[in-house]
Parts: sequence; C-alpha cells; structure tokens
Amino acid sequence: MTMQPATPTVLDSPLARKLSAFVRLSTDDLRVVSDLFRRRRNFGIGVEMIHQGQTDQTAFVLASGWACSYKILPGGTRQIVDFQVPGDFLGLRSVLFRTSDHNVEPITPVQASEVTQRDLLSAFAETPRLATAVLWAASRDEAMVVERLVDLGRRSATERMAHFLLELGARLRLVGMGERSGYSCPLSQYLLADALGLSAVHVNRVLRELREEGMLTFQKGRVTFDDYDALVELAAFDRAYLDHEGPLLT
Amino acid sequence: MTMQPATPTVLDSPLARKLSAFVRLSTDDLRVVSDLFRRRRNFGIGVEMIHQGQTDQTAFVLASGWACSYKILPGGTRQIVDFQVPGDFLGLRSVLFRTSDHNVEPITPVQASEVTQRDLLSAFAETPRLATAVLWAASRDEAMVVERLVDLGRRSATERMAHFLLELGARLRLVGMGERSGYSCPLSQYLLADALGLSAVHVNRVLRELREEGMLTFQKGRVTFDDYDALVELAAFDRAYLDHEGPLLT
DNA sequence: ACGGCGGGCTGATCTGGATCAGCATCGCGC
DNA sequence: GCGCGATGCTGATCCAGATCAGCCCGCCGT
Repeated sequence: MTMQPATPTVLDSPLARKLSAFVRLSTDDLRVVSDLFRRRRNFGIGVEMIHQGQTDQTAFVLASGWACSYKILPGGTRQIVDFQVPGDFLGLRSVLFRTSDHNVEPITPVQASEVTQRDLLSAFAETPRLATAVLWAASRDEAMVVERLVDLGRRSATERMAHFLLELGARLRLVGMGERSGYSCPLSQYLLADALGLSAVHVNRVLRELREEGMLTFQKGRVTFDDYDALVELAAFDRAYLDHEGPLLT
Repeated sequence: MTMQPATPTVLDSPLARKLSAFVRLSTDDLRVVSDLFRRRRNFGIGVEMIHQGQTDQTAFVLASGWACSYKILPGGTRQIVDFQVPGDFLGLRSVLFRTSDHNVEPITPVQASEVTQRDLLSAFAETPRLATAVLWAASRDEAMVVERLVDLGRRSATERMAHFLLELGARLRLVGMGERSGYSCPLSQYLLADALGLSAVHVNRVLRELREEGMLTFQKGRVTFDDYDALVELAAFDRAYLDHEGPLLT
C-alpha cells in the first residue's frame, strides 16, 4: 500500500486516474464514479469472482490487488486472457451477456467494487461523458487482447515475454504503480505460462535468457528493466494501441 | 446476391437480423438502424477501408461481402484478428481511439455503410435499446477474439481449424448465409494461415487431414461439414460465447 | 496462345518449444 | 523442527509445425 493523503478523494482512485488519460472528468462525473464504488467487497486468493456459465450479470472495478481472467478447456488446460490491475474492470464484457463466458479470480487478496448492469446503465444515462470514458476503457481492454493475439500468433517466446512485460509496465504506470525502471509484480512463472501460451519450463528459460542478455530481470516479485530501449526494440513495442496520450501529461 | 422481396425493409439487413438475436427491436429502433445505413459505399478487393494509425474516427457496417481486420508487424508478417461478414461492424473498437490500431480491408468486393462517431453516439441517445444492442454486438466481437486467443494458445492446428470453421458457420447462419451442412467461403488458405497463426503449407495439410477423416471438406470456395457432431467434439466447440440464443428462434 | 501469377498441393528437412524427470529452496501448518 | 506444497530452476529427449523447394492447374491480360 502506498501513502494516501489524509482525506482521500475519488481522484486518487486508480479508475479515475485511468479514465483521465482519455477525458478530463468533471467533479460531477467523479461523483458518479465514486457512487459506483460504494459496494466494496474483499476476495481471497483463488476465490472465484466470476464463473464461466454464471447468469447474474455483475462486473467489478478493481480497487487494489491483482486478478486474472481465463477460460478453461475441457481437458484441463487453461488460457489466461488477461491480468487485471487496480482501476481495471472485471467481467465488463459479459455484463450484457446472458451467461459469462470466462472466469475471473484474484491472484493476490483483492478489494473490488461490485457494479451491476443496472448501476452501470443508469450511470451512463446520468453522465454521457462517463459512458464514453468507460467505452474507451473497454476498447482499450479489447486492444490489449488483440495484442495478446498477435503475441501468440506471430511473436517468438522471447519477444512475447518482452512485449507482455512492457505492456504491463505501461498499464501500471498509468495508475501510478510503476516507474520506467520497473515495477513489483506478483505473477508466478506458471501464470505467465498460461497467459503467454508457453510451458512454465520455457518461461523460466526465456526469463533467464533475457536476464543474461542484460535486458530485464524478473526476480523476487519485481520486474526490472535493465535496458528499456533494447526491450522496446526487441518486442517491437508500439504503445499506440494503449491510447494513453491523454489530456493529462503522461 | 440472393433474391430480395419487392420492397426490402431494414428487417432484411444482416445487422438487424443479428441484433435481433439479442433484443427484439421496435420499428422505431429499426428506423434508426436504417438511418445508420444511409451513407453506403463500395470497396474493391484489397482497398484499405481503415488504416493503422489513421486518425479520423469512422467505422463501417458491412452490408455485403467479406472483409478482414489485421495488424502488421515490423518484419512484414501479419496477424489477422478476425474476418467480417455481412452485419458486422468494422473498426468499431477504434471509433473512440485517437488513432486506429489496426487495418481493415475487403476480401471480396464489399458494400458498407459509413458510420461516424457522431452518428453512432446520437443514435444511442435516441434509442437506448439500440445502444445496448450495439454494445452487445461489440461484446460478442470481443468474445470471438478471446476465443481466437484460446485457439492460438491452447489448441492444436487441427482443433483450431475445426473450431474456427464451426464458429464461422454459426456466425453466417445467424445472418442467413449458411446452413448446418456448410456454407460458401471466399477465404484462401493464406488468409486462414494468417488468421490461425499457421503457415499456409500447414493449413493445407490440416485441411487434407480433416477431409480424409471425413469431418469436413473445404474446396472450391465451399465449406462442407461431413460430420458435424464429430467436429464439435474434436474442437470442443461450445457456442455459449456467441450468446446467440435470442428472442427469435435460432 | 502464351506468359505470368495466384492459388492449391506435396516431400524433405529443420527447430522452437513441449514434455519428462528431477533437484533446491522457502514459507507455512502442525 | 519436520513434512509438504508452491515455486524456481535445469538437463535430455521428442514432436508439431515451420521452412525450403518445388510442381500443377486455371485464369487473366496482351
């Protein structure tokens, strides 16, 4: 946990920070955002927050902690679709679906605010600007999934890893949880493997290789960029798809 | 081109058909939909409709023909993210972005209606029900991308191919362009390769294998399901993620 | 009527990453 | 303070799918 001012306002929330990268929100907008944050809940590691096939249409906004969304295949293997960090929506995509098509569970202990379909739609009616901002966030999420698709389809294991960790760094910096030099990261090599479509064994080797090349170090729950520019080059990382160049300075 | 009734109404449009799988649209809603269809344009094969990096925020609704959206990597390879068939949106994801993060181009000659960000947002304001329907369609698009991600991450080439062609069949049937027995399909083996993260050579072998196993035949621009149930089994195809069980019978 | 070329198709070879098998360390519960 | 499950790490072997090299056919343009 980082230091908080004595009277934390919703301005401090990761969600507000993130949305501000897209539109400058008025105090009215921010009030509506903070209303969305009312029903705060806690979840322990591995407790399912959203389950494949469930029919109640609720989503969450992550306030603290990390989560991941994934699909299980008959056969037992799973594909992690994405990780969620503070400020991210969980299950936004299936609020409109009759049944959820994926699972979401915490990787670390998590605080999240529950948002129902009704809440969301009525908040949209109240402030169209917020609606636009949320749709922007949803588009950004999809853009990230697409980039993961490119990872799996056309990038080598090493490029994939570099690209993924760079993206994660950019996302975390946007909500104030990382610097250009690196960030702390609770992901195990198994989780990375399931997300990147690799085996855990190979993830290990790739990380070693990147470390020995002096490009990045991932150890003890911390990612350190040893040579940021070389990584960007290697991964052909072009942050345009994140659309982070907002009204606030980056 | 298929036969049309003497006075075609917007009800016949693939988009309306598709959205009807989710909500029953009123005649008012349908009028708004048909307004969206006003600015009809034609595009030849390979003419870029949307370009990576472009800044004008327009999308299209496909009225006839097939298109594909893809990303190019420095190095020349490309990853096709998805194909679009009549009734699908093109570039919806980046209407809200400052710059488009992908390309879209026709695979066959195409008729499409141009929709600007303004058009769309004002249509939403007019009929919230339509807004919901469009968001549903966007969610379905994302669900398909996620399923493609699972394809690339965790399914073998054969499973991948089967899964993909089954999904395409389901999508086409929804807009009245295919039957359970098969559908006509203008995709070359090169396009399939770029979409499924395979080499064209391997696509060829996989198709041969599926044919020799008596599961499906893809020849002369037509996909024929020779053993639908076996395919569903092989690919572990669960259409839940398409959320097609709508108010109209399927 | 003929060259060129986009597609389909094939065999031979190579390789990135999976799989299998196992060891070392650490934190935690009892 | 001991056992045990997670996690990190490593070597040896295997294989799905890439790559390379080419042939055949039908179509289109001149």
